[in-house]
Parts: sequence; structure tokens; C-alpha cells
Amino acid sequence: MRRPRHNNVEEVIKKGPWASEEDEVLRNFVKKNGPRDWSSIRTMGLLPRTGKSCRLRWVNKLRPNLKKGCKFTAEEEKLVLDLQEKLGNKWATIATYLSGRTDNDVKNFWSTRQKRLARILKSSTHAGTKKKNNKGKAEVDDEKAHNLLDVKPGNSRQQVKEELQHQSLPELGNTKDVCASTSKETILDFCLLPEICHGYDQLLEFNESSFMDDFPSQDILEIGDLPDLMINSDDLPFDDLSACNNDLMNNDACNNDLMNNVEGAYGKGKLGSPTNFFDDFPTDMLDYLDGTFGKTSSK
DNA sequence: AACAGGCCCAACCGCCCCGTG
DNA sequence: GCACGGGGCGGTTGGGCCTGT
Repeated sequence: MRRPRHNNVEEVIKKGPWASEEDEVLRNFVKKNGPRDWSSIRTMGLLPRTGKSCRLRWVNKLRPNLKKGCKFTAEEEKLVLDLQEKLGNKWATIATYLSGRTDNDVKNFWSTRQKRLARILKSSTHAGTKKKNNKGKAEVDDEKAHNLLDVKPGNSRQQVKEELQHQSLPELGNTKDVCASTSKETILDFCLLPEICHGYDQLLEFNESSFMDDFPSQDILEIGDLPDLMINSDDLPFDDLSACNNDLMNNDACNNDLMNNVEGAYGKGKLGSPTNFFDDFPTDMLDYLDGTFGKTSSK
């Protein structure tokens, strides 16, 4: 707080929140001198603030044409994600592409998002375990559905497909909402992979507020989403992700559509990367995931 | 109503670069 | 060439607010 001046007279350097009077002084200084020579604000005795502090205040709060108090739009979010991928954490550079946003804004947006992603991934990892340890009535009632779809990795794809084709999906008790939120064709394709079959079996255990329940409509629940999520979920018993992914890659006869969707959504060769899966998620999608997995996490 | 946890954001810190004497 | 100070930038922190339990 205190720092000796050259003439041995101690000068108090103020820190912390800025008062409106200080803002006014800073505005007047910039009006007169331009946004430069920040340290002279202190040496001239105008404000007991460091040049750095003055500059930061001007750049982040007082500069004209700043967007204040409004969240990032979807377009801005996408731009930040794209630019971050290309440029890395060059927040100042990224901010130049967003009018009215500062590097601090971009940085805060990004770090909040990263924290949120980390929390969602952590929650989703433990969601299944917590559910299992906490079986409620609805889950017990869903026993029939479990039996019907108790497809284990050992089952052949054809067996699975035939089994499912003979089932009336709306009969699946509490899971009918889950099934209704996507098409039967999607589920059939989705179940072509034994690993995913097992994943779906586990997915059904989220029968109250499952991942799938909270998707608002089928058009959001693209076929590519589920396999990718399943394959990448630590919650699921996949011993060998690469084998699983190779399996997906090689099953061209059955999975052309699936692959097209997956690659269309996430790019070729991006399977098996949990971060890739979430990288392009807009905030509203994170809200859905957060609302779903977040519910299962302890608070 | 009280509390806990998360979000948002302003501000500081530390490092680096660059200009200047 | 070197030291020093200012400015720029990314990382981090802390506090207020909001929301869910």
C-alpha cells in the first residue's frame, strides 16, 4: 500500500474499488491528454493510483462504446470459441474481434465457461454412480425396461437390432419419455455398437431426470451426440476407447449415417475426445447439461 | 429464513517487452 | 550494453449477487 517516493516522502497508493469522483478525474485526464501517460496521473497528483490501475480502469470500464451489463450473444460466444481454438489464450487479440468487449470480458467469459465445463464433466462422471446408490421407486418400477434393454457387450448387433425391433418403445415405462424424445431409428442405430448398447442400458437408469429427458426436442438430440458422449463418458465401462472407436469407424455398412452425423458435427477423427465434444457447445446447451447433471451432484 | 455453492466481474499480481537515457 | 520504468497482457483472486436446498 505504501511506497517510498524518490524524495523520501511516503505516498499512499490507493487500491480497490473506484469511486465515481475518481472515474470523473480519470475521464477528464483522458479527455485532455488522451489514453496515455498513465503514470503521470499520479505524479501530477490527480489520483493516488498507479498508472497500471488507471489504465485498467479506463480500458475495462470507462472507455466509450463498451458493452456493459449484457451477456455474450451466441455469435460472440462462437467467435470466441473459434478464435481461442486458432489463437490460444490471446485475449487481447480476441477482444479486438468483438466490438465493445475487453480482454477482461473475454477472459472472464472463458474462465467461467471452463470452470463450468469442468464441473459438468465431474458431475456427469459421478451421476450414474450416485443414481445407483440411490435407487428410488421410479427406478425400481423401471425394472422391466432394464430387462428389455439389458443388452450386454456380448450380444451381437443383429441380436440387439432384432430385439429392439420387436419392442414397442412406448412400453418402456418411465423411459418412454426418453425414447419419445428421439426416433426409434436413432435408438436402433445407436444400439448397433455393443459398447453403446451397454451405455444405453446404463442410460436408462437415469430415468427421472436423465440426460436425454432434458433435451427439449429431437432436433437437438442428434444421432451423433449420443455415441460420442457415451464413448467418452468415464461413467461407462469402456475398457478400450480406441477399440470402440475403431469399431465405430469400421462398421461402415451399418453406421454410414451415424458416421456422417458424427463427423459432420465434430469433424473427422475427433471421436474419443471429451473436450472436443463440449468445445463447441453454446452456453444454453451447457445450461441443459448443467441442469441435468448438476441436479445429481451434491450441493 | 438461513445457509451453501456457483456465477459474474472488477481489480490486482506478476511477468514480459520495449523504449529511453 | 545495461538498467530502469511504463505499458500490455494473461492469470488469479475476492466480493457481491443469485439460486437452490
